[in-house]
This record gives sequence, structure tokens and C-alpha cells, in this order.
Amino acid sequence: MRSDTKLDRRSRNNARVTITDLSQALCLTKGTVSRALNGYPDISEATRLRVVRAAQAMGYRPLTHAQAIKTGRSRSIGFVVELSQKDAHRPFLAEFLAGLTQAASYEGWTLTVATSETEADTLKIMRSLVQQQKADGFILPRVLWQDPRIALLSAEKIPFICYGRPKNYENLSYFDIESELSMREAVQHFVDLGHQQIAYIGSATHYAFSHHRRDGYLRGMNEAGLVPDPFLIKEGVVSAEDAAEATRGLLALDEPPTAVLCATDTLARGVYEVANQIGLKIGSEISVIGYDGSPEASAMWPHLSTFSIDNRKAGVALGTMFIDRIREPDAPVVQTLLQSHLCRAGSTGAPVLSPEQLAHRLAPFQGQLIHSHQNSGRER
Amino acid sequence: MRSDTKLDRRSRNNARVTITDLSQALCLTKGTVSRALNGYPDISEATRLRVVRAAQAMGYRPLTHAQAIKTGRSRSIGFVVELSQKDAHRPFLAEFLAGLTQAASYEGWTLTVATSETEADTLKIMRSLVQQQKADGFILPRVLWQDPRIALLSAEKIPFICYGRPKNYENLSYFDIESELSMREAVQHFVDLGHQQIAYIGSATHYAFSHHRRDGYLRGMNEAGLVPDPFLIKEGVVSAEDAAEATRGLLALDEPPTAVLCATDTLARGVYEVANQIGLKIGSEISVIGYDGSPEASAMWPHLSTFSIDNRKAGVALGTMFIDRIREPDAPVVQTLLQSHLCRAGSTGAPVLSPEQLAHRLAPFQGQLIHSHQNSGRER
DNA sequence: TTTGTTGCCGAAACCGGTTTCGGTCCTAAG
DNA sequence: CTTAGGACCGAAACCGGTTTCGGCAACAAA
Repeated sequence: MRSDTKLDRRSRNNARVTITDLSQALCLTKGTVSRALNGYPDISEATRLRVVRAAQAMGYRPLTHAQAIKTGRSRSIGFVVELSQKDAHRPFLAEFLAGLTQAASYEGWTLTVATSETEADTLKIMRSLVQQQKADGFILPRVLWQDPRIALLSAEKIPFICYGRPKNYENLSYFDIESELSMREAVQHFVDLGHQQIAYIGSATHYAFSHHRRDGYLRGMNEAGLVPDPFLIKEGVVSAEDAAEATRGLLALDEPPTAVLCATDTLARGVYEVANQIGLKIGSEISVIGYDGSPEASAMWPHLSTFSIDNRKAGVALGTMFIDRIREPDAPVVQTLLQSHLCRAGSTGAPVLSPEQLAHRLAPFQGQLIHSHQNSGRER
Repeated sequence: MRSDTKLDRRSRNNARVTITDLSQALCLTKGTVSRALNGYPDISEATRLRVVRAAQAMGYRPLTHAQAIKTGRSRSIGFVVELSQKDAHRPFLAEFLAGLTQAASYEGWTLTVATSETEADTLKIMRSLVQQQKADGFILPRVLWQDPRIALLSAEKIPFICYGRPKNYENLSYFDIESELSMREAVQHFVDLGHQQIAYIGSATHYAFSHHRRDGYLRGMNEAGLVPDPFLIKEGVVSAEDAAEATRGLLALDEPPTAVLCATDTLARGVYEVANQIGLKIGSEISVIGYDGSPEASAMWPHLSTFSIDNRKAGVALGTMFIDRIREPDAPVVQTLLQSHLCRAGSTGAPVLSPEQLAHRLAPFQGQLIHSHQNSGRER
């Protein structure tokens, strides 16, 4: 009788093996089976092995959300994408998610993705995801220099790992791409090619990475014995359009830069835009380096020299770091840095013009450049 | 006593309101409360309202996975990204996910994302996600012309909604961007500008959209009274590199095309690549149209004319369609089409050269073009 | 032989829900 | 005035797990 209905249910339900099935097959109570599988010390090694083997053989996998209702942990890593800046996430998202889910699924975990419109929204969503036990914690993408998410999660003791290094990162677990060194390398590369007048276009300063990249530029300049001219530094530039505006400002200078270092590939698009409009030859009359290794970089012509970063690997690293943290909440913080490497392409070359010659070359276009303001960057 | 431990637990657990709390506050059993909230007919309207209001007031939200253990439904929509073709998903993923989660979270649902390497892997992962009750069904991105996922899910009666129209879509619920009409429009646009020799570079033919786009091209040609020359059609082109190869083949023809219609923006990159290499002016000597409205399109110079598609909207549509389907499994299929619209940019213009003149112009470069094979497209 | 320990497992409560099954009470028909 | 039938709710089982508690057997020390 009983076994009849059991079988019946089993066959409709796609034959999931439950802990009860397993315990019956082993002539043990389900409590014992559960403790055996979870490595409780009051189970003899012999029966533990017996249980583990049977579970393996019968293909038993516990229902994580059935566990969750008692344990409170749902083995799911939360990921909230904030969409206020439309472009902020696109280039790296797919590969990054791939890495994240790869790490997650390897351990039988799940990735729960949510999106939000505003910062306040993000906090609310994260809180509710945890309360609904839909996430055991979070991976924080694109960490801000002073990140309210970190404040919230720390205060509420919700586990998280940062992708990026914020202002005070001493006691935080993070993974980051080392971009300071990259920017120094970029400056060095420009210098090696013979550039002296090297400009920098930086992204929105509330992002943590903006700080590291700018510092890298500054240190690179110092190391090369160059004094970074404040006029050559545009910070807080958000979009390609803003970057174009910034570029016009740079080219309107008395001594325009022969090389421009951009904090992101998207910003480099702005440089290209202006250069294309006035017929300035990229890679010779002006050189450009970006950062991100995005597909845009190879859509530009000449191809943009940029720092390619392995977002897949970043995802894997962050995923495993997160799971480890949940498993061992009291372990010391883990801080990982990954190097990115420069992909040289056609956008960098020896300067064919000195800054003075460049200025002369640009003279006819001053009308198009003049309307830009000295401080086109938008500070947050 | 009892209430003491209760409070204690509550305060650590971030004060989640459970159904027991609610039932005690209302002096009802939790069974009654549950039935009231789920609209059972054996609950009087008066108490139903009382329960619903109290739930609202106390901020009660049921734990979906606690429900799931009895009901089998976890209110979670599954999304498996296959990464075999690295580039296949990137451009549209972020915005699409945004739409999906927007629709999901609005209804209190969750999005569970997984990735897979191969097709077989995808099927395995989907099956296991359902078995582990981590997904109630799936949104299928990038539907193939003959899609094994559809076969599997149909056979196992797992709910799903397609993003795209496969070969036999009569009885399927789908959402799709109408690209056939777009391609016809593109051809028409070329013709209006004065082009006659119009080539087509199509993407991997196992994708469903490839068929619709190619058919659109063919119909557009017919409508314009032009006979599509088989030599002008390259199908099964996967990457920008392959598209470059295809382009070389096209330009090596006796009567090379003055206009090239590409099934995706990525393929258009290949056309640009070749044009840039041999100094062919895009937008005058040769015109190009892409499809996708990706950021690459505006990274190219001149900007690529392309069809922009609202992936956000697509995500919202698919999400709500999916949830509706779960709620009402026996409802008739829903089939939705969304129009995309052409964003004209610098890559299209009136031809300044006839095909013959173009061939003459290209004569010096035949050496670079000749090594291409007539049939560079890779058929699957 | 008695008395602790210790190792090991069963029994049962529990987690936060859903669902079935009766059992009142009220009402209308006989 | 009975009685059949609904309307409405409580009681309890259930879902698939985890965790606490207690008891039994074996073994060592007294």
C-alpha cells in the first residue's frame, strides 16, 4: 500500500531520492543518515562510510532549500547588479557570471542574481534577499571608494566579498585586478615610445578602481621623471561623450598631449571620436591606451591598446572565496590581486609630432575645440 | 518562557515574521492563515481580509523555499547561459538580465543563473536545477533552429519560454525581435540610396535568428526586384575574423558589392577590418549595416548603422510571460514579437562607385584578397 | 560485581510552511 | 421540531531535511 503511493509519487516527481528513501534502504533513521552525511562525531566511521557510499550510489542530493529552512543557509551566492550607470557593468558581466556560476555549481551552490536601479534600492534588495534566505551573502561588483553596501553588510554581519579595493580595505576580503601597476606600465610604455606630454582621462571618482588607476598614472609619471600637469588630468569622466569633451579640452591646450591614457576603453572611444572628427591619426599623431580589454577595443580602428583582464578567472576566484568564507566564517580575511597585461595594438606608436607641432596641426580646428570647458569632468 | 526564547531567536534572526507569529497575533491556526493567504474557498471573506491586512501590517512574506518543500515550486526562473561561443551572449546579457530580474522581483520571484560549457552540459544542468527545485522552468536565450533544449523540456514537461522562434514554433510560447522585417527594411534602405549589388553576411545557421534574418534579406531583395546572387551570400559566419575572410571573398568578386548587410554587429566588424586595411571608405565606397545595436557599433568609425533592440524590454516581457505560464500552465501559448528600428549612422551612404569601378579600385589589393576561398562560411 | 564512561544510534521535536480531514454551528428544507 | 447541507475553522499530518536528547550496550576502572 504505502510503498505503492510512494512509488507513484516518485515516478511523477522525476524520481528524486529523498533522505527517507536512503534511510529505509539502509535500515537507519533519517536522523542518523543526516548526521552521517554531515560528519557528526557521534557516528561510527563504519556506518558513515556505508551511508556516504549508499548516497553516492543512489544519487542522493539533499534539497538545499529543505536544509535551509532549518539551517538558515541556502547555499546561494547573491549578486546584485546596479543599473544606474547603464554601461558600468556590461563589458565584464557575461564572462564574470560564467566564472561565478562555475565556482558555485562546482560546489553545488547557486547564483541568485538581482538588479536594482539605485543605490538605496540595492541595499533594500540585498537585505530582503538575505531575509528571504535567497542569498547567504553577496559578491559586490564594482566596489566604490566609500561603499554603502560594505557599511550595511558589515553592520548586519552579512558575509560578502568585494570585487575591488575600497578606501579602507585592511579588514576586508577582496579580489581585485591590479590596475595601479598597469597604469604605471602604460605610462612607461608611452615614455619608451618617446612621449613626454601624457594626459590622463579618469572615470567617475566614486569607483574604487578610479583611485588606483589615477594613482598608477601619477606614480608612473613620477617614476619617469615627468611632472604631471594638472591640465593634463581629467577626472570623473563617465561616458564616451564626456570623454570626447575632455579630449577637446586637452587638444585645445597650448601644449596638447601626444599620448592619452584612459581609465577605461569606453573613455578611449571619446578620444577616438574627436580624433576621427578632425582627422587626427591615432597611433602616430596621437597615441591612446585604454583599460578593460573589452570587445569595443577591437572594434575601434586602429585597434585600441588596452589591458585585458580575465573576468572569468575573477568570477571563479570570487565565487570560491565566497563559499570558503561561508564555510569558515572566522577564517582570516583573504585578499587577492590579479595582474592584467597590456595588449599592444595600433593605437600606440612613437609620436610623429612634438606637442608644439601638434598644437600647430590642431590650430585650424580650435573653433571646434574651444567650446569645451577646462573642467569638463563631473565629480560625484 | 516560551515567548522569551521566541523573542531571542527573532532578534538574532533579523526579526523575520513567520506564519506562526502571524497566526498567534490573529488567534488563528497557521493552517487557516495559510489557506486565507492562498485564497482557499473555505475561508470567509471577512477573515481572509483580516489575515491579509495583518500580514501586510506585520510585513509577513512567506519563505519561498519553505513553501517549495511542500509545493515543489520555488518561484524561481532559471536561466542557463551557454558559453561555447564566447561572444554569443555578451552584448545583450546585462540589459536582458536587468529586464528579467525586474519582472521577477516585481512578483517576488528570483532569478537563478547558471552557465554551461556545452550543449549536453546545458541539458544536464537544466535537469538538475529542476530536480533540485532551484528553478521552476527556464527562459531559453538564443534559441536554435532545432533546439535540443526545447525537445528535452517539452518531453519532461518542464515549463519554458523561448527567446526566439525555432523551426517549428506553432505550439511554443516565445518572445522574439522581428528581424525579418528589419532586414527587408535594410535592403530597402540600401536600394533607396542607389545600391544594387548588395551582399549578405549571415551568422551561424544553427541559430534560429539566422534563418529569419537571411529570409528577410532574400525577401527584401525580391521586393526590390533584385535577384540575390548566391556569390553575394555568405552564411554560417561566426566571428569577426571569419567575417573579414568572407568580406575578402566578396571584394574579390568581379562585381563586388557596394553594400554589405550583416546579421550582427560583430560580423560588421569584419567588414570594417578589411575596409580599414585596404583604405576603402566606409559609408561611400562601401556601405554596411549591422544588427544588434551593440556598443561596438558606436565604437566603430564611422558609426555603424544598426538595428537597436531593447533587451531590457525583452527581459521584462519574457519574465512576465514565464511567471504567467507557471501560474496558469494550461493557458494557450503566448507569442510576442517586438520591432527593432534602424539607427542610421555614417556607415551607409549613396554609392560613389559602381561595382565595376569598385572592382577597379580594388584591383591593386587582389593579392590580399585572393587567398580567400569562395565558401568561407562554416556550416554547422 | 558495581559503577562510571564512552561510543553509537533511535526517537522525537523542530523549521516554516501546505493540505487533508473532520467537526462545529448556522441555516433552510422537510 | 428535526435534519440535511453548507460555510468556516481547528487539528493534525506532511514535506525533506536538521538537531537535541536519551538510552542501550560495551568496556574500563573500582
